Amino acid sequence: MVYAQIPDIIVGRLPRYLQVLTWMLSDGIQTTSSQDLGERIGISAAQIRKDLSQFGEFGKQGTGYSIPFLVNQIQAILNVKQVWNIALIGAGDLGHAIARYQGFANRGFRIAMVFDIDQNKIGREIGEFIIQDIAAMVETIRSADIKIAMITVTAQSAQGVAEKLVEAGIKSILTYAPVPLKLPPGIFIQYIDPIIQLQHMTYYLGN
Amino acid sequence: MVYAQIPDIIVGRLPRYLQVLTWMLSDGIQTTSSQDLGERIGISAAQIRKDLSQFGEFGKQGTGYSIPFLVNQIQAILNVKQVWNIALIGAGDLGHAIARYQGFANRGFRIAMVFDIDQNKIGREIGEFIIQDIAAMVETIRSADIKIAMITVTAQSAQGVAEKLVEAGIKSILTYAPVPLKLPPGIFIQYIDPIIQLQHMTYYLGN
DNA sequence: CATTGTGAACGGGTTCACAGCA
DNA sequence: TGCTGTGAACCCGTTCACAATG
Repeated sequence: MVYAQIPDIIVGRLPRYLQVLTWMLSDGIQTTSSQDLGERIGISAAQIRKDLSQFGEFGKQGTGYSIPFLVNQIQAILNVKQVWNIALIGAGDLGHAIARYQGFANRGFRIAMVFDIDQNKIGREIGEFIIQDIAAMVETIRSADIKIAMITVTAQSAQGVAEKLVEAGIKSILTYAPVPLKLPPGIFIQYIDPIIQLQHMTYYLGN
Repeated sequence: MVYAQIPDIIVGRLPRYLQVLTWMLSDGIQTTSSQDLGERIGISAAQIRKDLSQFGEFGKQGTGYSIPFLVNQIQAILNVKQVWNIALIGAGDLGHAIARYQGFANRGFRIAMVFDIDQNKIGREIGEFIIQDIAAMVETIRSADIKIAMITVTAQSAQGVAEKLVEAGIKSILTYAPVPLKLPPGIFIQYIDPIIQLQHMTYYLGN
């Protein structure tokens, strides 16, 4: 099967599949069908079959998909059989919550270091980490060969921090700051802003 | 102009426009063009013009769009000229961070109450709130006539909590629990799971 | 017999290109 | 002249429908 060029929209659905499949597995379910999976996720059975068939023939006619097998395949496709180290920038309330979150481990990630600019925070502990001075960030991240960063600093600081991260060799950034980042091509950026999602819903709530 | 049926995909982009426009305004920028806005957000100028033209003629040929005017229009469309009260369920680390977050106010939202099931937390303060017993949640939310909830409980509890929220009259749910919620039609659900976005990016990071 | 994998048909979102206007 | 608003063209993602198969 030729690995062609997979549309990004399909890649974006794979983590969702993985999430649900893992959840099913923890419920003791070993097998599923495109129909069943589709209902759980809220998309059509045809779409699931088409998506998965981009990467190989993972199912069996008449019986469906083996969940452990499928989980394995998707983990491999998404490169999360390994554990990725993440640098977390910003040790405010949100940074604290992320640093202490226990859900990264079995999904392919690990917070490896935490930085902040506030002298009162530097040196303090947060979860199992010691907050490091952002002044040393570029060098520290580069020598640890970390490729992924999460940003929880203020909107004002985000762009500056992001530029330093690129300098440090970071390739993927997940930012919680509600501002668009302008970075060189080749850097992947994802945004999390709960208010954007709330406003999407209030449109339908009428007035 | 007929309000027809606006495609959901367009509605979903409006909050992003609003976010960026507000940011520009705070930078003192008063005017923009579809070109300029597009570059900042990372989508085409044509798309921005098409999107905005769904709701009226907001621009002026030759000069572009007035940002204060556009912000006003989009806020009205998204129903965020008013302030929506939100019930927050789950007073863990993430719940704390959200309860104390100062960024909701000027974007149309306000955390109004916080619930948890843990007897050790109930009665304690978190930001300006007192954590309430989840046992009283349905009645409290209903009598306060709250329509929006944010869930930061564990994956195991999320479905049960969500069902009680529906019972309480909640119409929109933003959940941080990494499990799909199965709820009656008419309830809007949005998911936030940073790991899904991280896994989307690791696909492109190769191995 | 249930369910996959997939070419073909479909539909809708995006881009194009340009008339219209400040 | 510069930039919007918009019909038409295009393209791409989704759905359909069915042959293939354990």
